[in-house]
Amino acid sequence: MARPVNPQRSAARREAIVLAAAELFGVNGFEQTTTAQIAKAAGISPGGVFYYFEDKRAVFRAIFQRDLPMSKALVAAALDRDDPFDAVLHVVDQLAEDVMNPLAAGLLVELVRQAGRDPELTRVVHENTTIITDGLAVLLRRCQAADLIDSSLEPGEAAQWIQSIIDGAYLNADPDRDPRPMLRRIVRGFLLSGNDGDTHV
Amino acid sequence: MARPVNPQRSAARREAIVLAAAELFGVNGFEQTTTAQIAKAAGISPGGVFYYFEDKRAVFRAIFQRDLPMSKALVAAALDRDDPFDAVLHVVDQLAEDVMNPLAAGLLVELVRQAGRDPELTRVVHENTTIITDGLAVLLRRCQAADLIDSSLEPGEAAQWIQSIIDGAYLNADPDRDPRPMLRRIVRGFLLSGNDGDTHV
DNA sequence: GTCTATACAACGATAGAC
DNA sequence: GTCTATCGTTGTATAGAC
Repeated sequence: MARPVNPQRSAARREAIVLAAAELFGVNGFEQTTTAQIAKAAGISPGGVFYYFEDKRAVFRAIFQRDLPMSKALVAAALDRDDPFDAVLHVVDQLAEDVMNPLAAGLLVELVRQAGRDPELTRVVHENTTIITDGLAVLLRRCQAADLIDSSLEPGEAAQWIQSIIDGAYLNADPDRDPRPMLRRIVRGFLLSGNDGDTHV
Repeated sequence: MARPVNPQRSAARREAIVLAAAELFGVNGFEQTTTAQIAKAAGISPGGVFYYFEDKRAVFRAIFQRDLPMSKALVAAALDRDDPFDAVLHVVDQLAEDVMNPLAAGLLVELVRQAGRDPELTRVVHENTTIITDGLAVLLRRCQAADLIDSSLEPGEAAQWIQSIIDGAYLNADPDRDPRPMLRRIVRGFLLSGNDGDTHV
């Protein structure tokens, strides 16, 4: 990639494109969003997107590359907490933070769809998921060591399921209802309940 | 709609189109699938789809209209069971039956995406969801009456969350791993765990 | 009634202007 | 280095053939 003469302005334009694209992709979907729409929303001319990005899919990927640092910070902060069980629920809360934002829900669906098709994107998604899964798994192991949750759960697997539960919440999002209390409850029930079932009430 | 001269053949063709389309939509997505591809897979000529369906979206809707009777049967059978708690877990099992089928997972994602865009389709989805939700809610009320699950759960809401959890499983499907044992476990934990202990943040 | 050849529109991407 | 006018391709849907 050749370095632009005016890096600041260039970076700002890129950012504008990514933000405009995120909104359009989230609302209308990837295929239904045209590069011309993105360009217009970003205040540049129809073909201008292709100066800043290799192609349309690269714009889409850029959206999700943006929140990779956020995932890392989220996990790092959680690992610093004293109570690992609290930390897990805190991560759940944070991951579900955007459920009520319809844009985020739309983007998640779009992400799942496109991830199966674009290997580059798959890599980005996988990296992000791994950060969260690994972080959660560490926390779950700590919980088990402190005898706070069911010891028969395989931490890595349980971590994936927690993410899966949150994904479900994104899919069935209702903008008017905060899903986090119920999500905490479900995750708590999941982690506490033994595998044999009816011991807990 | 004019009735075809040869209803049987006509119905068979329609069915062939729907089946071919389901596969293509599930694998490649709605927009990435062309009507020509569908026609070819169904063994008719490029424009032929439009004789049997009003437009491309009508083909997509037809896929999901097909399994409306199945939902009804599923719920009816569950309501006939003696133990309502077993019945709930049985419904969960049935709903998750296709998680390991990649086609079904692809179609679910596609469905969520398109449902927000096509009002007709929204209606179909809503009808299907309502059947399940209402059925589950009845079962949950029975469970509460028999003191089998936490009485503080609002049945309708809990039913929606159960479906949400299953949707999450579809999203994160792994073709090599049967998700049902873990799903049962999560749902059981959810229904049994009390609402207290919510002191966590 | 059934199906096909084709019109028309729209999109992503580029060649080259500034 | 930055951006715009434009092109080739492709896809839906239809007008009309059989």
